[in-house]
Amino acid sequence: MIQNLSEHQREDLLEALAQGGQKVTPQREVVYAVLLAKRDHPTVDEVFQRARESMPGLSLATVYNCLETFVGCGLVRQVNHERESTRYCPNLAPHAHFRDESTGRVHDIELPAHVLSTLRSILPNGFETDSIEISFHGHTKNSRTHTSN
Amino acid sequence: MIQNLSEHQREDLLEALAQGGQKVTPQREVVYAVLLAKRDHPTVDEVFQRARESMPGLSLATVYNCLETFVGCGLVRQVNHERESTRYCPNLAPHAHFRDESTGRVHDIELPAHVLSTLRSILPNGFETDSIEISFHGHTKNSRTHTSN
DNA sequence: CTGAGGTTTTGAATCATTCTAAACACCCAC
DNA sequence: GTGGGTGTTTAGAATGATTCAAAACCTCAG
Repeated sequence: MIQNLSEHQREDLLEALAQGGQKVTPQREVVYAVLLAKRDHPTVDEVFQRARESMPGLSLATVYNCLETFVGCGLVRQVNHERESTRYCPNLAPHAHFRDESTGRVHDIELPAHVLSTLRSILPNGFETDSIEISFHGHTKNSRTHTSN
Repeated sequence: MIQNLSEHQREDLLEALAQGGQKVTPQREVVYAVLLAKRDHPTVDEVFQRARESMPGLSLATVYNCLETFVGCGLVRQVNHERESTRYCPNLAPHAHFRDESTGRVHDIELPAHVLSTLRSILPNGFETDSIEISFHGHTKNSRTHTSN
């Protein structure tokens, strides 16, 4: 079962939504709480399943709506991998994604500023970037398990 | 109308397919020729349309099959962008993609070796990469138009 | 209380992609 | 050349994620 949002988290949510002239609703709180509870890059459907545990009447379309809204106000980031269902993670520092082919799990990889600027430097003149996405594919050797966000 | 493959190109095709124990077929030739003719990262459907001009009976499923085969033998690369249709480009040097949000066009960005190694260096221990995908989103200032491959 | 506007719900619709089964085509052994 | 066997192509149905449409809901301003 999903915890409620902390004061602080509800603040973030409210503030972010307010910027786009949108409100906090019970559904949005639940969906946001689900994302914060387990940062394992869930698909829409996974979010839906988890959110339903605390709010049984919730509909799938609403989950799509909420997530889209969150993405719109920069609260959450979309992760697309090949042709699979879109996954979501609560936004934090800039990071790349590592997709483990064997487990299907997605790990976040911290992205130091110098790497970002190196990347930007390879763009020819006239190319203006809004965002850069980097994803690694491979597999993890079980050295230590790595936190997935 | 699509040109036939050059000697050299047919060679490449034959060799690549042979490795997977697969044959050159008229359909595969046409699809491959389409990819080489205009390196603008066409979708399956675009490939289908173009290929049909030289081979009217060609079916969409076959285009899917051919492209999948090519990807399987490393002749061609898939480019996924957000949730849009998959696009294809004939494989060459390692490169990143730049997606112009205003035109929807995809440009290839050359990827120097040092950038690749910088990227690999940010992976924690135990992460083994097979491939890295980098995509920029943004827009292009019309300095000079840039070739799209 | 009344209405306007954004939100949620349900179910239908869309779109890319995959699957299935039947028809083909080619090659090898006889 | 004839009959299989194997891999390929075809057409159309099926799937799955996502989006759309319309009705029901809520909430807040007047």
